Amino acid sequence: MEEAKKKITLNDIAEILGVSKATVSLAINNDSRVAAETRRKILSTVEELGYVYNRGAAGLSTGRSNTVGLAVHNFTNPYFAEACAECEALLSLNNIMAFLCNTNESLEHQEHFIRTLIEHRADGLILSPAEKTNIQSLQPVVSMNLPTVLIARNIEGVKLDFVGNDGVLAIHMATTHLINLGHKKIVMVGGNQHTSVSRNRRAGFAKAMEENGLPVSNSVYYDCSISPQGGEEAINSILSLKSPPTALVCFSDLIALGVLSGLHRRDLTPGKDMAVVGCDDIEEADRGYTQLTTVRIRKGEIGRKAAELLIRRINNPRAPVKHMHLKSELIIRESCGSGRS
Amino acid sequence: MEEAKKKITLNDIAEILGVSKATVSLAINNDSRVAAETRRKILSTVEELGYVYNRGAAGLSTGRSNTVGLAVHNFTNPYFAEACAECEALLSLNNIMAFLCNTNESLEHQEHFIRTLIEHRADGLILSPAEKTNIQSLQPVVSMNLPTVLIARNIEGVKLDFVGNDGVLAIHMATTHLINLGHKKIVMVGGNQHTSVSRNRRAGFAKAMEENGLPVSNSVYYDCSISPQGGEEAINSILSLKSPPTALVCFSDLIALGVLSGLHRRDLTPGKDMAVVGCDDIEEADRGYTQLTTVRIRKGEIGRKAAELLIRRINNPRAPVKHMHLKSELIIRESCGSGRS
DNA sequence: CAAAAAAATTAAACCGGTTTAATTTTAATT
DNA sequence: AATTAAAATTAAACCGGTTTAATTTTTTTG
Repeated sequence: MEEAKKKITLNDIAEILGVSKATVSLAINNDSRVAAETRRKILSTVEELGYVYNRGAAGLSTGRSNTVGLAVHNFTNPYFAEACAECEALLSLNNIMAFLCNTNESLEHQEHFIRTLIEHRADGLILSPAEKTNIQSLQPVVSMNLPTVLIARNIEGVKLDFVGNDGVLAIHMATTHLINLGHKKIVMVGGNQHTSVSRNRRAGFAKAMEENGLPVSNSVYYDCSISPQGGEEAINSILSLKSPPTALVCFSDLIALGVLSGLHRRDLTPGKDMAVVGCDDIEEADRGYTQLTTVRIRKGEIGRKAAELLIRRINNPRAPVKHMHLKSELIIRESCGSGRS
Repeated sequence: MEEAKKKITLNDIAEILGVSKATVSLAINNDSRVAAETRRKILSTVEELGYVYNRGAAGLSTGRSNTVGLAVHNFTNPYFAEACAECEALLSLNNIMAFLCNTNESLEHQEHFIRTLIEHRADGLILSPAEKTNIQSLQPVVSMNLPTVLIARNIEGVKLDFVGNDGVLAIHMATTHLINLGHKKIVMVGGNQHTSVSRNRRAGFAKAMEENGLPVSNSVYYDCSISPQGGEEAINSILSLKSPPTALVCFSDLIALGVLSGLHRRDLTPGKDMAVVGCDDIEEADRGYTQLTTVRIRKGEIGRKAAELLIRRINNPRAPVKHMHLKSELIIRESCGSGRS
């Protein structure tokens, strides 16, 4: 039989020691007002009786829950898994717990999460918004003034902190690399106009092309889902074109790896039969059999910076809005044929 | 200037409508005791004033927070990313929010998380324990009677629900497959004696070997870290052995893929120069260039079942302890040479 | 129509902390 | 020793809900 041990509260401690509830509370919070000896007695009783602080109760008065939301559109993507991991680590250091949500690009799921988050009185939110996210759907956040930092994908028209990658620069570097290698017929695979990342990365592509006098039209973009499957489908279609390109810049590594996979299945060699460059530099890009030339995005740094920004905003809700676009670096491997192999 | 909109509470609603706080509370909770007309008025006022339910306050009385912890030893591993995703999805359907923790195999981090979780009065915990987890370190969980389900790795000597894979069976299948292909000199790469998964998978290996009269000794195990890096290091060492094995069964796909990567760098072909079998069937195993023969573990199912088990236990703390070991299936691709290629 | 039963509402205590302003105790100063 | 200042403690209100038992209102019944 389990002894139904009664939960110990501040009151119990106070009564046992013959002091007031207030003193116990202060002692537990390490307030300098309580005498050293008193504090010692209290803490030792706390220890002895196995008292457990009730954060929910405390939050009722303080207005702080020490929790935040962490919602990403897809954390099965290694990019976000890593960002989340680092983010959580930093939050944890600051004694903040993170409510997780994998929105899976579902606006309903995302909205439901945000609603519940607010009911829980979370102190803030870190959000990599689902594709269809609009100002309207973020209305609860802004109207409740919930400290929020967007990551990876920015939403225009709403004054929220943001930390992500400089997508224009990233794909500009990637594309320029291909152009410098002599490629003239280049297609960008994946990405659309639905997220800021997509728009930026496309812009970087167009910029590099235009700078080099290469034509940019609709036919130079091939949209597909952000996944290896998407990449495989894309390469299959592209190879069956009448005059296929000689090089591909992929919206992300996940897509690029799918492309590599598709090439392999047709016994084509990346870097020889088709130059491929990715973006993100996820771990898989550096296997012996992939060696994907790509742009390294500091995924962990995005997660950490997001946590920092959020904490800053929680502590100072009227701080000026900050947008961070981290720089990235080109990692040359073998998939463009200019590799170190 | 932001208008400092005052937070609306149950009391406000009550006063405005000239009813009691209790009635409003009941109405909001859809209690059948409140008259239809009254409820209508209340709900419409709630809507109009933008009242937001305060779950923390409610939990103070109900003893339920509708939150649980979700701690995994490494969610950068696609296996766990997927399990977490499915788990979260199911929890969300049940209106439960999940506190995330990536323990990163750190016992301190894990213990800190559990402690804080209890302070937050979470209703339960889903835990894939860090390697060094022992009964002692789970003491807070058992002494607080926190509903808990372990996933992937079981901890012996503690009566907690568990859901994971049948590791013995999985690796037994994998190993038998290699033996059936004629391999006699087989090494198991990765895994140690520190977790139940490791012990089970090793046991499955030993069982298959013994059943076929093949010798099992220490030299038949090569431990390494559970990562592609671990796999690469392992294959490098193994290939420099005086008489290397002809086949490898890897503790996990992550390791197997590292092995494949290492083989590639030496221009060796999996399935021809070395048979390789993995375990987990993560997405990367099925690329054109990997085609890893492996054992498919139902990762998502583990996550879902964990959520189900936890909800069951929360609702009935004295339900009998349940251990689930999901069955897996062998996926034959090309890395053992018997593939469909 | 009065009495009884059912339905709806509510007062008040409670959950477990925080916090402010006032009070009591102790120490310092003249 | 009396006065003042500083340090320590506390009473009580408060945070925003839930819940029980009692009360009030409405409906049903004889």
